[in-house]
Amino acid sequence: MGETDNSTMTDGSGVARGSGVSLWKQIAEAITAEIAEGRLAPGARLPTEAELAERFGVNRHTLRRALGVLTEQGVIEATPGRGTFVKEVPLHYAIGARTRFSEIVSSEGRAPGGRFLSSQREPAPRDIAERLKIPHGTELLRIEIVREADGVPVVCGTHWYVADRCKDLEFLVAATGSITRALEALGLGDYRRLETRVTARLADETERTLLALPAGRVVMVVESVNGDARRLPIQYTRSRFAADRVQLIVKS
Amino acid sequence: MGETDNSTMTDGSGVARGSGVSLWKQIAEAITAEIAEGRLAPGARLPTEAELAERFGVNRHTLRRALGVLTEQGVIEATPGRGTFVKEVPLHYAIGARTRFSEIVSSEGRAPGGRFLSSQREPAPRDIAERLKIPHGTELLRIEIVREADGVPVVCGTHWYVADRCKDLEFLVAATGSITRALEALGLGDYRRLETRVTARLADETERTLLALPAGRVVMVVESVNGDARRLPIQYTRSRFAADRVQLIVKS
DNA sequence: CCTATTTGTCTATATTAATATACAAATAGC
DNA sequence: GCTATTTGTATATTAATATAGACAAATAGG
Repeated sequence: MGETDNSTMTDGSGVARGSGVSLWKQIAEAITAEIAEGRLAPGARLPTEAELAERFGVNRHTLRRALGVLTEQGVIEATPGRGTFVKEVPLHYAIGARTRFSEIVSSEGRAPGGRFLSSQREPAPRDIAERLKIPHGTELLRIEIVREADGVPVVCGTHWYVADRCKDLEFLVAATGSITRALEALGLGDYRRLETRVTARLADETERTLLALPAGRVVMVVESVNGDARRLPIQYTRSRFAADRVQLIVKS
Repeated sequence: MGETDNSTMTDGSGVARGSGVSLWKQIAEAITAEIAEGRLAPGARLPTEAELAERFGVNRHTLRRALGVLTEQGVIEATPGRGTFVKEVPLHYAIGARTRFSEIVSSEGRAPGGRFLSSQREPAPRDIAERLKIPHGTELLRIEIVREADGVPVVCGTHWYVADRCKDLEFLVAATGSITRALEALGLGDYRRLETRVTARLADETERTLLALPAGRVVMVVESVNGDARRLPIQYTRSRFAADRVQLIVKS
């Protein structure tokens, strides 16, 4: 009785003090709502922290805590000197019989890219030989690769090719700059995915470097077997997708 | 990064610490939910504060703040030595041509009651005479009354009767204990409401005493004119309803 | 290279939320 | 009337929120 009830007062900035909900939480929810409503588009730059703090009528530290929550959630991303940006929506990566990275990225209106890290020949280890239905120890061509969308690394992977089923692949890949086109040159244009397995775990040191991930982020590990038109296994892939940049879609 | 995320942890008691929502608010909402779901019926007694504090895993003061919010909202009511109780749902008081307090209370499954405070004769003041369509100064019988539902005072009111239209009313009321029955004895059984006016304000000292209201509570002031079967005004009433115990319903 | 802008980090302080004890006051039951 | 129970109130302490100011570090733009 007689207490001032300010539980629903918002002083025009949308945040209510003494409401039982902390300011940083209210601000984080407000910004999330703006993004959800489309008033802040993916890739858009947020006002500076100083501006936002003034708009919400709080101290910059309080505002930063709100941004910290959103950063943890992977909703926004900040870089010193540049500003804070709404993260691009995750890539929708549909897994089907004909799954081509560059096609998927293009169809989402983003620029596919990537780089080759290494290629070498090695005998097939037990588990991979099993998947490729070849004898243990058969010579494989191993390629390490990172792929990007709009310059953002999305997935790093290791590809093992059955060497005598695709001769000179490494040179063709280097020449064409594309696995798809290299395989086309070998008459394996319509290779198809035969099997896919998905799991997920914390990114390790190497993956964090390749994918430019902060510590504690998750990768989805996708193993796939690809074959030629006659369903003869040609390639085994173990890819690690940055989980907060990709959504795998499996239609069934 | 690397921070312990306990934002959704609830340690089994339903309250999350460090979630950005204060414990008292979470507890208040939890109890409100229990009442809404019917797991705590109107009139039911809550566990003691000590028990609730233990159940939610908080200090008694924290719990009391939650109960304080609910008390402010008029959802619960506490009395020292007895306990804390879910408030009875407000009486739904339908205002129509045939409005009888006892009938309304009974139909809500509650026990009607009340007591007479005083009765005296006095000349009609200007405003009341106008409403009753009688000459200024006509003799009126004035009755002060308090009515209850399940022993809880709901309304206090002053009734003015046109004295020569209902002789010996005060004796009949005292004899029968009911205005309705007294009027029936006078052949005015089917008196009807002719007009109703509603306003509201803070309860004054007298009303707080009569209705057992804490300071700061609101009363609805209902003025009505009742007449006999031929719509001849018999009675003018000025009632003050405890706003948090009654909901007036006007169908139209 | 230099400068302005912007995010990142640090330290200090005030305010609010939550805890810990203790005891008063009202009620119910004997 | 006495006692146990339960709500009400007071004081002190600790933890979490929020504010204030200062400065480092990265970026962009000339």
